[in-house]
Amino acid sequence: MQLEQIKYPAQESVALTEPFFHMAFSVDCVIFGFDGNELKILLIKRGEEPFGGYWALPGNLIYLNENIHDGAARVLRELTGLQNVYLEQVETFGTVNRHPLGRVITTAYYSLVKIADCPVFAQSHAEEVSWFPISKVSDLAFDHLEILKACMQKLKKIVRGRPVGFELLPPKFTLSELQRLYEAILEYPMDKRNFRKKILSMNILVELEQYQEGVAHRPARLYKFDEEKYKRFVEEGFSFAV
Amino acid sequence: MQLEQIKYPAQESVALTEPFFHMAFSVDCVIFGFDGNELKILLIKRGEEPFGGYWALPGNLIYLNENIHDGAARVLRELTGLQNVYLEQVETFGTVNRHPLGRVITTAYYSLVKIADCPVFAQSHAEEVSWFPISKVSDLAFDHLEILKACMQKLKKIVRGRPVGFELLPPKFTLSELQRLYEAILEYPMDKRNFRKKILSMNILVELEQYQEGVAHRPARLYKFDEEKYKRFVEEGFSFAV
DNA sequence: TCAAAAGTGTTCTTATTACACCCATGG
DNA sequence: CCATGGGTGTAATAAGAACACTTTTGA
Repeated sequence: MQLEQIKYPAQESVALTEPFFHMAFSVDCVIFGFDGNELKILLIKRGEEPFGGYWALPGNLIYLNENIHDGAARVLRELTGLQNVYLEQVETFGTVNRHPLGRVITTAYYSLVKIADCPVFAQSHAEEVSWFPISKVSDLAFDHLEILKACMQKLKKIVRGRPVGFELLPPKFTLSELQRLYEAILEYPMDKRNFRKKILSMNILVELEQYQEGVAHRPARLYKFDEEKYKRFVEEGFSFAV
Repeated sequence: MQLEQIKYPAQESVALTEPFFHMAFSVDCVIFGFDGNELKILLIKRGEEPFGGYWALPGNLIYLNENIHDGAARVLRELTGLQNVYLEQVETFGTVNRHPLGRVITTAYYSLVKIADCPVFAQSHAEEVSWFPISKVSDLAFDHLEILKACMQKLKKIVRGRPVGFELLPPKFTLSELQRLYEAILEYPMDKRNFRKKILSMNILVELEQYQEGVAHRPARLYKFDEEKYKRFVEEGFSFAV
């Protein structure tokens, strides 16, 4: 193997085997939102080749001198305007031919956001940005459909291990909205009484003295999350320790 | 941004932004074993700079024309002689300065193996290969200690969601050995009766008409795994669906 | 006969499931 | 007055946790 010195930002020089150094690294962001009924996903329409005109996950190559996690946040911001979202790594996809132009390995990140609070706008190589119901997403650029599916599996796992909703619902919501969110994520119906019993027993909800208005049925009581307790729950997960 | 054509194996040509293409990608393997008492980890002593003489996870750069999963299997084989192990991806580590010679992003894989069945021998840039009790591992090359910790967390999660043991124990084992394995992974003691009740209720064990020999106490009955049922359990995990 | 680990059941508590009717509102 | 979704409790079952003594062997 042949060694060579190459110029490298942030470090003086490197002596690494040249043939390894013709690859790129990207991140792709799977941003889930909820509109009160359906689970949605944020996609961009690509304005560049390859896959120009295709819908895709917001993603791009990262810089040599940025951490991949920071890169994910930057790429998401540059393409969609979304910022200050909590991104969590899911999985790295590295089959040889996943990118038609060269060897590009990508790491998927996911996040949950409130659609209403997150105005998005297309920038950079994104020609459009839009929310799509996950049930209607079928064709995506690259291997992005596979990535999306992996992230949905991850989301399903997460929702079983800790409460979800703070990131996806408006500040005040009804228990039925929360239940619809769980049903949208887990893709099966739940019993109303059992769901309420369980979610209330977690002690992460605060009952408000406010009700829905203008609905053609008995108005539902509004709740909010007890932010402190919610966060503790998320951090610790359900404790399985003895 | 400046575009250029670079030579690329397996594809004709690429037009990708040059500054992105000075990085490398590696894999690191976290191989867990069990000796009947302690959880152990397979390490190599590096024979090359950087971190020459340090103990490290078996890891190396991957080739441009190999899938990362295949790369993990190859690297593990080349360094330690271990092959045909089931590798599962855990997490990708991509802070800028994690490798002193340049930008190297790495993906960690883990596996579980029977130490006795897996003769290992140092090759390539591994000067030595050896099993270490996880409790005694403290200094490792690069950020490998962080990677090891992440994989241990993953292993703890896994053991709560599906049975573990087939990959780590000899073909015939006692229930106490199995319990010691669980305790070694989860790092807390378990009640003998409750453990037995639970593991037997999974129906993945076959009671043998054989007993321990030559022990200075009442000899324990031997069990083996019902391979079919075990595999089904692993694949499906614990089903939480309604 | 002693030390060491094997083996074994019951009780209590908690979590999970299944299930049906009345209530408040807008149209 | 009707359609719509809101709101409520109980009983049965299953899972999890706590807990102590007898058995078998080799030394």
